[in-house]
Amino acid sequence: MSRKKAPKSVIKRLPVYLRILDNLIRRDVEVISSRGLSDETGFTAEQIRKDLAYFGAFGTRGTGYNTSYLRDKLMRIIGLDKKTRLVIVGAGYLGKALTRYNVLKNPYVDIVGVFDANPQEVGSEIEGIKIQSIEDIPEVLNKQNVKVAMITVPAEAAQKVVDSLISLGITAILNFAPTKLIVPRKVQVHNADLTIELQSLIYYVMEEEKEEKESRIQK
Amino acid sequence: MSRKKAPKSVIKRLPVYLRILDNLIRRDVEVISSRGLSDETGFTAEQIRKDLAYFGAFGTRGTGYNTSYLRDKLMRIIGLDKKTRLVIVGAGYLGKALTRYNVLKNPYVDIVGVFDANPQEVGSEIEGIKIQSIEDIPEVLNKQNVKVAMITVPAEAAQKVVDSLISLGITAILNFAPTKLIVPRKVQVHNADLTIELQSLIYYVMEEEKEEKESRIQK
DNA sequence: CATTGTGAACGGATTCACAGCC
DNA sequence: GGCTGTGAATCCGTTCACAATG
Repeated sequence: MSRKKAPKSVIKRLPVYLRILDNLIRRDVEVISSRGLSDETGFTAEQIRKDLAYFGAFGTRGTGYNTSYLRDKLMRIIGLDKKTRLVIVGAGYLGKALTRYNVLKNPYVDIVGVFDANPQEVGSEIEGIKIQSIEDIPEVLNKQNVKVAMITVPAEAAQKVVDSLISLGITAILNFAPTKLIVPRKVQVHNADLTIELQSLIYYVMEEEKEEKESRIQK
Repeated sequence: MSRKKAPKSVIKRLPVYLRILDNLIRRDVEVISSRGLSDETGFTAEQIRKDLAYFGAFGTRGTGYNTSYLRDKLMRIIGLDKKTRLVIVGAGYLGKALTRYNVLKNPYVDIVGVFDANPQEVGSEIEGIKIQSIEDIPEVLNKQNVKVAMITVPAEAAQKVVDSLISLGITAILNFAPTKLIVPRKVQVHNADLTIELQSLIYYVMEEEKEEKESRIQK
């Protein structure tokens, strides 16, 4: 029963399964096969079965997976059965977008603070949450046990902000600043670098155009 | 000389190299070794050499890589030597963040339109670009050849928007809506799903806490 | 002689194929 | 009979180790 630790690639797919299950449950679908999940996600059915098998045997042979049951299991596995407290540092458009999205659509997180260095922003509200000064971070983090932070400050400011957050007990960072953060081993950093996504997309567009041009020459 | 097609993982690293090179050039560093790039990026030196080798031999043995030369090569490889025209559909906070960032920091793209369905947003300006109605998309795309779109509309609206964009000639999509898009084979979709990033980060936080708890029990 | 470029070895993730079970 | 769960085979990307070279 005790299984090998699931690789990163598997963990990245779990939230996808969860979202599909949410949709299915909303549409009153009670059972789904791995093939059905394959159609919805684009991953192969075998892969889906393997992924789930890292954590247990959740299906019924001959039938498939009970959507509510599997959703419940996945919530526990990912750690969404309890609310995660987090702070957002940087209240530009991106910080505001993340605040708004999570308040409205993501009941599994609890935003305990949104911070910005710009005094003009401080005091204004976003979805009922007051933007506070960066200088107030220590006070807020000392009062509450918070492990997770989202960083949406400019690249130049990111490292300094992160050093301070880590000294205040943050151990997991979702970094939107386009820079490499230097952190102690025990701190998790996930980079969500939108420039990289865009540039790699552009690569494939250019490649396609090149191929088209070549095939035109051949004719 | 004709090499194997570079895998996706390699393409995702190219923009990282590019950013490091930009920084080095700004600091007047003229030569960097694969080891040096390794320190800056966190990837291994061998991997960096292998990655670059997919596209040619850009270094000098015994010395390293000339930063300007390599930057130039990478720009060409990724396709950033010409400006890429793109549209942004959805002018919520996220759409505005992307517009702003790309206008100010990304000289390789040319935003030819920002669109929103909300009449209250239409007409307002963001970094000098006027937000237009979604209904004006066909007119804009018929006038200019645009291949790339960023989608920052709500999940429910995304598929409809994308169908329309594809019929107007869009072939590459950076999708921020948390939903799977169904598109013809030839259309590239890159998903930049921020919920997935956050949830997989939460997984690792929970796992760490579990481990901590277990080790405490052992004592 | 430091550093690149690359074939060979390795390891991790995906796919295959089928046994196990409802 | 249909679908899950999983060992075995395969594929693909990373690391190793070293020959090539400025």
